[in-house]
Amino acid sequence: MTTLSQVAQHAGVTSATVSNVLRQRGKVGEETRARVLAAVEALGYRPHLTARALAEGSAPTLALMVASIANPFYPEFALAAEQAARQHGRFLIVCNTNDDPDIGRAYLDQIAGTLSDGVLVMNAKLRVDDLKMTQRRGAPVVLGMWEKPHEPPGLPCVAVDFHLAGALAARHLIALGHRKIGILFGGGASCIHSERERGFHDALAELGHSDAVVRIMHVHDSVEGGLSAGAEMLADGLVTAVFATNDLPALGMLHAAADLGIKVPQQLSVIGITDIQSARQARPALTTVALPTEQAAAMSIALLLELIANPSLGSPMRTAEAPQLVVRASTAVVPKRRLKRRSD
Amino acid sequence: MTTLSQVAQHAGVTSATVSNVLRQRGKVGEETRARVLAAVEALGYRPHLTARALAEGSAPTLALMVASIANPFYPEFALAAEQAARQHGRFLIVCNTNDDPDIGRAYLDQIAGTLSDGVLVMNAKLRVDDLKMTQRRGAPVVLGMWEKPHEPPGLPCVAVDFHLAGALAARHLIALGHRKIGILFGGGASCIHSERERGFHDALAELGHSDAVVRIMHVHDSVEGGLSAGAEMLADGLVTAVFATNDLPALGMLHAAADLGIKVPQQLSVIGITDIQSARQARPALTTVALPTEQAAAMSIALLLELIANPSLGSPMRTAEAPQLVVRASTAVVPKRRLKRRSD
DNA sequence: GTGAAAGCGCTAACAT
DNA sequence: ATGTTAGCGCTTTCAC
Repeated sequence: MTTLSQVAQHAGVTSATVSNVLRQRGKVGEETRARVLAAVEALGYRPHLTARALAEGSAPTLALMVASIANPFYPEFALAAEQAARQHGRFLIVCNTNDDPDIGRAYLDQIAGTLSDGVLVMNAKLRVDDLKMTQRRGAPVVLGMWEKPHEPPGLPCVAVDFHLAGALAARHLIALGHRKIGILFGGGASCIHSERERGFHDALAELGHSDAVVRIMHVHDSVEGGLSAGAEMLADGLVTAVFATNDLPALGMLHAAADLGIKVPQQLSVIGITDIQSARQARPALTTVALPTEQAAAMSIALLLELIANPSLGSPMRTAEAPQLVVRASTAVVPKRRLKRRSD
Repeated sequence: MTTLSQVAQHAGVTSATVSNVLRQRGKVGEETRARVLAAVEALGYRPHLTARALAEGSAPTLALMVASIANPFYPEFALAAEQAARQHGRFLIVCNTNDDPDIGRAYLDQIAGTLSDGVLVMNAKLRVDDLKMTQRRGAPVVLGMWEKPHEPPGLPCVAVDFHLAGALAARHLIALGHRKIGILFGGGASCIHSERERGFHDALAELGHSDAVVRIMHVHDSVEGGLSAGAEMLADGLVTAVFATNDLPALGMLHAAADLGIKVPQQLSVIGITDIQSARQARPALTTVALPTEQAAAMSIALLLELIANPSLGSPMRTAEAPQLVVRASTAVVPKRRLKRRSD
C-alpha cells in the first residue's frame, strides 16, 4: 500500500501538499503540482478511503435497508439508488433485514453514523423508534417510498401516491365494465398496501360502484401467494376482474387463471401495481399501475445527501411523480355474459 | 456520538481498558468490567467501525461486483453472499459495473484495499489485469462462478461445472427423443456461456447425435433476447426442442412459442440453465439445469475471508456441487410427427 | 489488571 | 505556496 507520505517523500514535499493537490484545495505551485502528480502515478497511489473518512468525520457509504434484495421489486430500486449514490461519490451497502426488525436494528446500530453517513429505508419492517434513534445519533434516515403524500410520517421521505395508484386501477377496471371484482391484498394487514386498497375503494365509491368488490383475500406478497389465493378466488367464476395490490400476486393470479383454463383477458382481467420487470415479460403482459421506482430511488439518495450536508433540514417530504396506468394485455372489457348476469 | 474515551471517563478507567472489555481481550477485573459495561449501556456507546478499521488496518466490508443487480440472476446470489458475509461480521457493498470494464476498474481502484478488504466478482466483464493489480495491492479477489472446474483461471475462484450443466440439458433432450434442436446462445461470443454450449455439444457427440443441433442463434441474455430470437427460430416449425444457455432467453422462448400458438411442451420443449426464481414461476414452469447459486455465493465469501486472513494461500479453486437437472413442465417427449419426419 | 503512548492514513487549521 | 501540527476514534504493545 502506498501512503500519502510516501508520495510526499517521493515528490520531495510534505503530505499536506500532496493532499492539497489531490483535493484541488489550497493553491499549489504548478511545478510542485506536476511533481506530485508524477509521484502519485509512479507509486500507484490510491487514497485510503477509510482513513479519509475518519479524518473528515464522515463516511463514503450509504446504507440501503431492504427486506430482501431477492424480492423482485428491490433490485430495480437498488440499482437506481446505487447509480445515484455513485454519481455523488458514494458507495452503497445493501442490508437485507429479512423483514425482521431486530436484524434491522442491529444493522442500524452497527453502521449508521460509523460506516455509513445515512440510511435509505425501503422496508417498512423497521421500528420507527429505531429509526428516530438512528437520526438522533446523527445519521439521517430517509424513507424511500412513503405511501401517503398527504400525511408526512415525521421522518424525511419520498412520497409516492399509492392512493392514486389504487384509484387508477379501479377506474380502469370500472371503465372496462367490470362490476364483479376480486382484490388480492398483499403484504400483511397494516402495511403499505392498505393505502392502495383504500385508493381503489375510494375511486369505486366516487364512481358509484362501491359494491363492485365481491371478494377480498389477503395474500402473501409473492407470485405463489397470488397463485394459491387465485385458485380459490376463481373457483366459482364470479369475478370478472382481479385487482392485486402488487404485481407479484397479480402474476400469480395470471398463473392461477391459466391453470384453470380461464383466458386472460377474454374471461378475466387482472391488474397489479408497480410495474416490475416481469410484469412486462409475463404472458399475457400485465396491465399495471407503474410506480416511479427509479425516480423515487434517485430522489431518496438526493434527499439523504442533503440531510447529511445539512442536518437541520428537519423531516422534509418530497413527492415523486404520480403513478401511471400502463395498459397491457391482461385487461379487457368485461365479457358480455357477466354484464348480463349483473343486470338480473 | 459517544466515543471510547467518553465511556472510559464515565467508568473511571482508560480507553484501553474499555477496548479490552469490549473485545474480550486481555483480562479485566470483574468489577471494572461491570462498571465499563454499565457505562457503555448508559451512554449508548457504539464502536466507530471506520475508526476501528483504520486502527486494525482492515475494513469491515466486502465488495460484490456484478453487471447489474437488476439482472434477475444476481439478486439471489447477492442475497446469499450478504447473508454469508453478515455471519462473519462483514458488510457488503454492491457495485454495478453495467458490464463496463472501466466502471469496474474505477470501483476496484477506489474501494479495494481501502474501503473493502476483498472483492467478490460475479461479472466476467472485468479485465483480468485489473483484478491481478487489485490483488497485488493487497485486496484478495475471488471469482464467484468460474465455469471450468478443470481449468483454474489463475485467480481464486469457486468453480461450477457449466460443461456438465450443458451436458445434462443435452441428455435430457435426447432422452426425450428430440433430434431437431435449436440453441439460444446467450451472453456474447467468448463468454461464460460457451462452456455450457460446449457441454451440450460434447454430450450430443457422446450420444451419437452431433447432428441434432439444427439451429444456433446468438441472443442477448434476456427475456427479450429469447423472445425475438425465438420467433425467428420457431418460424419454420423445424425444431422440436430449444436449449437456451440461460433461463432468461429460455423464458423468452416460452413467450415466443405462446405468441405463435405453439404449445409447450406438447409441440415444443424448452430447457434453460440456472433455475432462477422466475423459472419456477413461469407457465409452463421451466425445465432447467439448476446451478448451485447460493452455495457458490457462500463458498465465495468463505474463500474471500480465508484469503484475507491468509494472503499466502495463492489462487485456490473450490468446486461447488454439481448442477442438477430440474424437470418441470416445459419439456416432454418429442411429438410423433417429428420423429417420423426425421426418419425420411 | 490497568494505564500511557504511539500510530493507522488522512485532513485541516494555522504557521511560515 | 508549502510545511507544521493536531487530531479523527480506535487498537495495541509495553510499562507499571
